[in-house]
Amino acid sequence: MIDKTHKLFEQLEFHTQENNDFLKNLTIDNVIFGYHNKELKVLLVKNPYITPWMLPGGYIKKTEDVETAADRVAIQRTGISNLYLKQFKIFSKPGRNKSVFFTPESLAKLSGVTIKKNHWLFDQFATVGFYTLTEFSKVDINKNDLEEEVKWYDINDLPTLLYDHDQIIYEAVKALRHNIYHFPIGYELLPEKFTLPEIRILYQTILGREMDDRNFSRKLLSLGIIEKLGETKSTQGHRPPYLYSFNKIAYQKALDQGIFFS
Amino acid sequence: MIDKTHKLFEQLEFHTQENNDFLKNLTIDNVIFGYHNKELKVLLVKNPYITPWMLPGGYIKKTEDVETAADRVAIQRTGISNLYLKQFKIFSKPGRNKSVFFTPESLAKLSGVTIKKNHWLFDQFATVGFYTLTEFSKVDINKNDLEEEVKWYDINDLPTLLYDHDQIIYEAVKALRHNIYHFPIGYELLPEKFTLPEIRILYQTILGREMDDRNFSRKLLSLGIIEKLGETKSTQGHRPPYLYSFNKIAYQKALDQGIFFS
DNA sequence: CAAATAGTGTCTTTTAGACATTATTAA
DNA sequence: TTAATAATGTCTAAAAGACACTATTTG
Repeated sequence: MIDKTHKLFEQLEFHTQENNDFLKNLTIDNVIFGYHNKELKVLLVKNPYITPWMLPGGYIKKTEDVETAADRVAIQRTGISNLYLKQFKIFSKPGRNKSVFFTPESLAKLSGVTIKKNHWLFDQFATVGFYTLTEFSKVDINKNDLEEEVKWYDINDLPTLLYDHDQIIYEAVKALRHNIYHFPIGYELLPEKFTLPEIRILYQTILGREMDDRNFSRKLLSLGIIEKLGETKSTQGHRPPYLYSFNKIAYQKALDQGIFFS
Repeated sequence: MIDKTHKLFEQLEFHTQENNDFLKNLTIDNVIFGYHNKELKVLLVKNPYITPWMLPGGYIKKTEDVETAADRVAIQRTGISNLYLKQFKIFSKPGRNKSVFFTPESLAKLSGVTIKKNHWLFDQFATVGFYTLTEFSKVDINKNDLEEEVKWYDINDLPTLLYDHDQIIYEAVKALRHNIYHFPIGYELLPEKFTLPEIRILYQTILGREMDDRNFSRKLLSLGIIEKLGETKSTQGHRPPYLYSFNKIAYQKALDQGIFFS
């Protein structure tokens, strides 16, 4: 049985009371992408009492909009604030949130709290899918106030997931890959100063294909979104690469107006 | 007082019973664009008992997804089936659906039905915004099983609207204008056979700017999405234009993969 | 000097953009 | 023949795409 000092217990008690502060039938889920070591990863959480891994997500207060809820949930589960959030799709297939791992019976058994069979927690839910990009190293995966396990998974090597979360991640990757052709990327995924090979490998990783180094840098420089700094990055045993940074103004303009990146 | 034979009465009776068939706190709204006479119009509905004009929209059954609901509502309100539907944004600002025109009191007064003050109909609702494109002439605006007034409004000359529907239309236009640069358009908005000036004026109308006739046709032809037919369209007093049709395969491919249209 | 990786320039092809004259029909 | 509008081709500029050699550092 669940440890009554665990945050899940607190949460359950909270939600299973007749609570009217949250929207019924609608949640948000965040696909938090982190880039690290030439791999695109996604942040998953696992409650010790619910077997499958899940996307960080949650309920929406009636006093907040979905963006605020997504931000709140992201901070709550990951400790990161001010994430760039992109709403990409709503998932609403009937029965999408049915799971043997989240039923009145299973929760009652774990928590000792009696839960009505037709409680709104177990009703049909649509969920608003958001994705977000962050630098891997910014996330302290131990700062998690729900006492859940938190882990980065490579997008090509995901564990079994709750509900339709595999589908949500698939669509998030699709949306991300589509958007990279129309908007600049990297601001949230690279350190302040980065090298040309670093940003090129980021693009290659997200798109899953090789890009010509000369044409790539020419394009970014001609758009004005990156700028060469005087400095180089010290490396071992080979020519040191120059450091670059984003030109905030050009970057923001490209975000607003859109670009065409082949 | 409301005429009890009016469909609204029936609807009210239906929804004000404790009905558990619909998602709480979530609706859909359709921005139905119709192209006609070099103008981009949007279909609005008005219930004789609720003053402001509204977008066609509605509740979502727990047994359907939002796309199905949007399609169902579109058919119900306009008589058109098989509309191309594009989900573009969710609107969820707290208080967005507060209006003096839709309260327990106003409805009770109209209908004679007593409605609980905290009935879910008057609770906070998020709404999924869809837009759709259709040929003006396909819509029989009299085929409306809710006995509402239905009217096409020019997007630059909208009446006062219920809730945040002006905002929803604004965002739909923005999404449509963005998408026209990345996906082909016209299949739903033009007759099967159309002329080059017709499709060019369609683009110009949506984008709100002039386009060079020679460069425009060169681009569409080189993408392969339109094809010249042998025939011409008879006109009055000037050279008759050739007729073209869409190449379905190339059009679908362009929809799937995206294009870049400057 | 070898190994490792970064930096950079040029040519070709494709696409975009600007621009004006001729063609066809009906009245 | 005039009025109305459609059709069409060419030149130039910009961008994309392909491609290979030189530079710098450490061990």
